[in-house]
Amino acid sequence: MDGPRGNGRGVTLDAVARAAGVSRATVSRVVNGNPKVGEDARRQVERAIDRLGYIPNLAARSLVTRRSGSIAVVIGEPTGRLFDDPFFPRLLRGIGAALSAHDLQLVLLMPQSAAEEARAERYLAAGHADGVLLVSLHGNDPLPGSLITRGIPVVVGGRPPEGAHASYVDVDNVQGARSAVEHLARLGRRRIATITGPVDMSAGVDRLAGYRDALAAAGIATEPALVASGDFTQPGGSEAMRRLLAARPDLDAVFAASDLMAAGAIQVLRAAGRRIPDDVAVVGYDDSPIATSIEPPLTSVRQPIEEMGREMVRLLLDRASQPESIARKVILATELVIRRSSEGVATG
Amino acid sequence: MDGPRGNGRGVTLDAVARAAGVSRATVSRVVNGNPKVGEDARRQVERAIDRLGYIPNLAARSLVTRRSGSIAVVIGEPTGRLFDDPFFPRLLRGIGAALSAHDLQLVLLMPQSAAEEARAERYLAAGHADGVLLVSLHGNDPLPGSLITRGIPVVVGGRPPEGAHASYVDVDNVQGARSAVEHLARLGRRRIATITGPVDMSAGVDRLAGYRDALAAAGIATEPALVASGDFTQPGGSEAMRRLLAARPDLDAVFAASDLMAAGAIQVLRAAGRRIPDDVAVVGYDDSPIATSIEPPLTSVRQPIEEMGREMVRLLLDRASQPESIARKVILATELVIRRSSEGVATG
DNA sequence: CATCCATGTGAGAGCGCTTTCACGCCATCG
DNA sequence: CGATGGCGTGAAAGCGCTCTCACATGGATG
Repeated sequence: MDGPRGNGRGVTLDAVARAAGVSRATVSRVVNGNPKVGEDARRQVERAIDRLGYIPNLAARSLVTRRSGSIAVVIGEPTGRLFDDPFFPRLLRGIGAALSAHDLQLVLLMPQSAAEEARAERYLAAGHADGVLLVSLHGNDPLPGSLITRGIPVVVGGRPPEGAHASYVDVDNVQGARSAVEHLARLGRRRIATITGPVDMSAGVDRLAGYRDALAAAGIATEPALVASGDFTQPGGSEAMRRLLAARPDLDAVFAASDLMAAGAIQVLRAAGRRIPDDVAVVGYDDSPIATSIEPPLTSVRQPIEEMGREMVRLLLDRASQPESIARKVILATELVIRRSSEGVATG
Repeated sequence: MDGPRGNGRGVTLDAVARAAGVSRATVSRVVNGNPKVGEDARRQVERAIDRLGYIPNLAARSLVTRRSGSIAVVIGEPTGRLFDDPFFPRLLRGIGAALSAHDLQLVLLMPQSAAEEARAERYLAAGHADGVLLVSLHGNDPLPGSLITRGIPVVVGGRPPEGAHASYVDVDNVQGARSAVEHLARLGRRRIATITGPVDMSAGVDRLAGYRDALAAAGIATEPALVASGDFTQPGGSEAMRRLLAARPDLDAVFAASDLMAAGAIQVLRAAGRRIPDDVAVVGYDDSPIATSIEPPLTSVRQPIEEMGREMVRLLLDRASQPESIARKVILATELVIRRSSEGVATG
């Protein structure tokens, strides 16, 4: 019982063919699961493959099939957020799992300068990946458009720049924010403030829209003094909270567009002597590990990040069976996870 | 429908050669920076390349050079620590930057089952990557050994399993833990507990060793009741803290081998009515974003993660110029970041 | 003036694989 | 009994590139 030994180095299709007493063509058919191979031949070949420890040379295959067997994931300029919470690893895990199921490799590109971005584009333009997954684009990134023009399959994670006619997968930020604020309203809170994300990111804009929707639905007037903008970071959240408290000391709830900002807000609220949730209820966004690490544990909007990765892959691969000019989009729902920061204690 | 297959497609070395009025060999030399090309020819070729937008076909090149131009990063452990803090993105960023400087691609493998692991090993064994970076191995992972035996360059992040004669880059976990515990001892704490990581991971083992070193150096006897094992996760930290409190209600400090576990421990300490740092000082490890999000902000050991990634690449590529049988190691120093969870308030 | 070398260039042989295409075989049919 | 056609198989033509040779210069050397 040697088992499959050897490194595949030196063991070629030809060697297998000789060992099995058949032609290269037949071995190739067996390896690729072509059904038109006789019982006997197939068995012989399989045995030879096992014995020799044959592993196909992907470069050679790629050369003739014109497919690389790999999908590129491009992480645009790494904004703080992307590297400060587990969004990125989770997304990669979702993507990785889905690709793995299709026997595709994941090539990761993280261009961190204009030069590197140009290099990445050349790489992709050359067709070195069978498809591209784009994450975290900055506003007017030309990459998706340029790749699509070249006929390379592209799926964007998050809403793509205006005008880029690309398929994408996004989380329903409006609905997520709405559910958070509706929850606060249901608790009887009336002076509900929000700390928004950057207004040049779709996630920031959409979450603010959801906040407004929910207030409108609850018959509560929106009020500029209850809206402060942040930048998704913790210091930003603290800063915004200070402004809110100064403007409306009587606020009774805060919806922060990220957990980090919620954490910053809570520190400020505490320092100002507010009890949470008794005086002020707080809800965050992302359901990151921080949500359960802080005191009190934070109610937050959970996003199906891994599923987002999987959907991106599905969309990309489905393209094969779709008229390719049609851009498709998938919007994933969120889930509100209720914890102590907004529990019970109706104020009425 | 017609599928404009790829892009630089159709533009081959041969096309460039014809356009420039030279042979394929000359074009190849120009592309690869071979100095033995005349001024004229070089200029002609460069112009033709520009005009036609030629991009080399990597598969074809790979087929003959027997190098893939890519480095694989294998992330063993899919769960817990690695995906719950930004360790992983930061490491990837360091690795990515270093590879990019060498014109190498990053192929990411995240096997999440035995089957996927086998697939990954086959992939690597087939020589589809020019080198392998292994991260987050568990104690008895056979992968490094198996790859080394096959002659594939390997560098491990973190200490490799015993017996695996592999080069590696590690953060000085012993020193990091020691500095944390020395700090606690200097505060006058005497009943210093620790919550360890998994004992089958070198980071877990080494941090425990550092804890013991520091106690010994401070002339404090170690005590089994003050050691509880965790799994790097927050619930694990809470659980361990409960056991510690049950065994030694009078402990006055805790060193947790991860920030997440420290966060879990703090919740339990609080629930048990302990003030931090007055009654119990707490120190974590990783200096993750959580450290500044929790109350009180957590003293923690900061690791140079991106540098670790860069060093791993350097070691891997250096191998070319080194006798390959010599395994090398690089140990990076840590830094203790002191925050309120262990400040002032000397007790002893 | 023959000989040498250095230097730039081209012809051509593959790298390992997939994929026509043609062929031989046998069962089936007119 | 020859024609028909399905089926498994092999021969061979590349995919685009690198790299070893051999060759053609033209100056320097004996």
